[in-house]
Amino acid sequence: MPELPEVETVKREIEKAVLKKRITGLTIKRVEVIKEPQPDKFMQRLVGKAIIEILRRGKLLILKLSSGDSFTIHLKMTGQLVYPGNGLKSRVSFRLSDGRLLDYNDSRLLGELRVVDDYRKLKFVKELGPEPFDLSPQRFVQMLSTKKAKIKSLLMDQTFVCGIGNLYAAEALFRAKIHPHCLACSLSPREAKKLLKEIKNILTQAIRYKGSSVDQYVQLSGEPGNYLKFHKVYDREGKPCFICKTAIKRIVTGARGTYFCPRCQRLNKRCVSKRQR
DNA sequence: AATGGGACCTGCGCGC
DNA sequence: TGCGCGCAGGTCCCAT
Repeated sequence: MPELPEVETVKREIEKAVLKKRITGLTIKRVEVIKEPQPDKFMQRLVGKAIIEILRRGKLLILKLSSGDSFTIHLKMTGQLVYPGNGLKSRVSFRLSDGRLLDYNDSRLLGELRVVDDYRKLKFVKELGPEPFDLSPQRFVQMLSTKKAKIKSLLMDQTFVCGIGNLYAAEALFRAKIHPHCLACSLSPREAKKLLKEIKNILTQAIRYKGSSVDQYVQLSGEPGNYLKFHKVYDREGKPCFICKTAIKRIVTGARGTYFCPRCQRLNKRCVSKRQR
């Protein structure tokens, strides 16, 4: 599941691989992933254009083209970019001016490719919350203070703060020793600051290790990321907590699996009084 | 209004 | 051994 560190990793690698190259052709094998415009127009707006700049906003990858258009790629769950590709399992393959292929793979077809005149006009982008690295502790405390949602759900809400998904939300909460079902507004300023610090720490560390390979994520080379071995709670149900040896628990929050240590991550008193589980 | 939960998608792992 | 069901989660969308 590509979250901020995985998308940032792909962004940095793709810069080295495709920047300043031209797209000389493309093969669309599954039109489902082309969201905008229609596939023939999509193709026309890409072929012959050079990739002049690469950006990331939250989990969205943006390739700026020489035409001025934005080519946006959202990997969702199982999207992969692989270079150089071989076109074998790709949903869309891009032929570049170096003669090589850039493959877009996506086994579950949940990903979204778009060519638009300006990515900043996309509704999804306009509604994105701030990048975690841009947040000050004071601002984060203020943002949490008005929210009654469970902290885990809120961290995954891309309009609140962008780039955090199920895995890093669980890991950050574990490191901050906060129960995922705590109401955001019930966190003390001290807890909120600790949480932001742990979010920044874990995202930084994960980027350094080129992301976590869970499900389908791979680096541009097709190699898995290296961060998985640092995970403390995600996908560790029943295994001992690295701190207290208590078995890691799995609960469901907003239809998503949530892993935490029931001993290290207690509900705070204000949450308990509101009868959150 | 703000929050919660289901639908979408496909491959894989588990249980019978 | 083989098959079929349930689950995985990012985002959208609807219900409450």
